[in-house]
Amino acid sequence: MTRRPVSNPLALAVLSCLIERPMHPYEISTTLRERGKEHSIKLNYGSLYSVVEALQKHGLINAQETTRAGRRPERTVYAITDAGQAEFESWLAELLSTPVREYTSLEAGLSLMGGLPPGVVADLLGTRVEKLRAEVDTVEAMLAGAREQGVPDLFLIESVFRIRMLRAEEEFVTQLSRDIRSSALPGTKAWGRVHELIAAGTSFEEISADPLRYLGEEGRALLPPEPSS
Amino acid sequence: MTRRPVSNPLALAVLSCLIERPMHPYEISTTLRERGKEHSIKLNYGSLYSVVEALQKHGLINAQETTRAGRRPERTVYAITDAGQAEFESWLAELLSTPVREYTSLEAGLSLMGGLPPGVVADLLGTRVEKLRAEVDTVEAMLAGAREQGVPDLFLIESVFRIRMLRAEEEFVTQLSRDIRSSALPGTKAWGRVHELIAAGTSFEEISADPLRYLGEEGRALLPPEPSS
DNA sequence: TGGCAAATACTCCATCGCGAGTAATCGACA
DNA sequence: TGTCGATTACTCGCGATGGAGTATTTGCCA
Repeated sequence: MTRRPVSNPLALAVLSCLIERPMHPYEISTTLRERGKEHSIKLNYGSLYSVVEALQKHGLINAQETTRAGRRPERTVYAITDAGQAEFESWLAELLSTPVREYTSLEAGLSLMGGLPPGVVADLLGTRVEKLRAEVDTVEAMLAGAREQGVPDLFLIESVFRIRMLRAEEEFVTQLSRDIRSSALPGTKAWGRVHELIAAGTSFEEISADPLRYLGEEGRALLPPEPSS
Repeated sequence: MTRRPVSNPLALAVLSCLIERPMHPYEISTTLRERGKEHSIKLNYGSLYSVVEALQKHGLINAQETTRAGRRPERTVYAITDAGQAEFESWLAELLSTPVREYTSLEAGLSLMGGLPPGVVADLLGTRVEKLRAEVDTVEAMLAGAREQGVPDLFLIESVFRIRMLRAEEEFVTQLSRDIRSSALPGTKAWGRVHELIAAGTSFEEISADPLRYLGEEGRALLPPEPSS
């Protein structure tokens, strides 16, 4: 089980709205959008309505009234319960205090990058750097706009954080791309040679059967790990 | 649609194994574990088998033979197809070249931190810093161990990246915690006052109905956004 | 040689997440 | 007065996800 009765962070955002006052789901969604929360918490209708239902099932919110204007679909207004308030506080505290392991797509890519030739990888990483810069610019523009409107940093802190992390990634990727191109990254020479051999028709299985022959000393890393003495 | 015929990054790892030689699913899982890929790509059996099935359905891999030793469950050996090889290369290229927006739990927490009083948040962030440091130490120990075994950085790069990102987060959180405690973060004063009022029994709805009265000039940020001239 | 833990090799299924689809209403312009 | 796009307010269903469960075999130690 996933620790929290409702695990989607959107549920936390829902609770945060209902702490202010009772609302119906659609109003919650527009409120979150207005405040820019959807940039830090994924929001889509499918999840919203199922999350609201789950919150109700667990007694964290209560349906108050269902009204209808004309023959539109009815709007059910929900209010937070004491249990919901407690869940909000303890969940938020956990989010802030406890890092969770998140698997990013770049980590996945890096861990398998040996599957493409070094020159190609260096180029791809170069492209990534450009896109990261563009993204930073976008977020910074947003941030500047909001500050100009008088929004205090308290409500913008997640964007400040986002920019910091994008910058850190950009620096790392820039450096890595350089290190691959210059072969400063240990292992790059053998990596390049493997791909040359493959391009020339040698199969991967042949190379890994006798890496020392094909790659010299650098090929030793492909051998089964030495038994620790 | 999710762009790729099979969207789970585990599928990419599966393809990377089958490029080396045909394997059965369980062997894929042990291979990935041995190489430490499970630290950068989430691996569990449920996903593994459904991903393998999906890859086969889309013609990216082929079942070769199903053997059985004794009366154990049968092992189906899969081989990669040309389409699978192509998918591997194009997917990996995309992962490396194109940042995707990933919603982290800290971003969610930061965007809602106003829901807890500033002092509490500063403490929680302090706790987080300690845990981040412990995590960095763990990953660094792993890294040092692997390097000693002669594994070149090429195969460890995702851990180097991970450490960099953890460090960047640690720096940000350290600074933020300090800025909250010192009220250097714009908005902190009003934030604290709101929570004092709530603790004293004032409802949130009263405060947001007339923020200027309760919070002075700083309360202006709670008013509906001024119409842009 | 008896027994027990670890490794092998999956299977099952309840829950979740997602985005496309729907259907009514409102505003505004011509 | 007609209509066309935007907004309001949800519904539906399929596929992914994850982790507990199962059943066999092997290794090992007493």
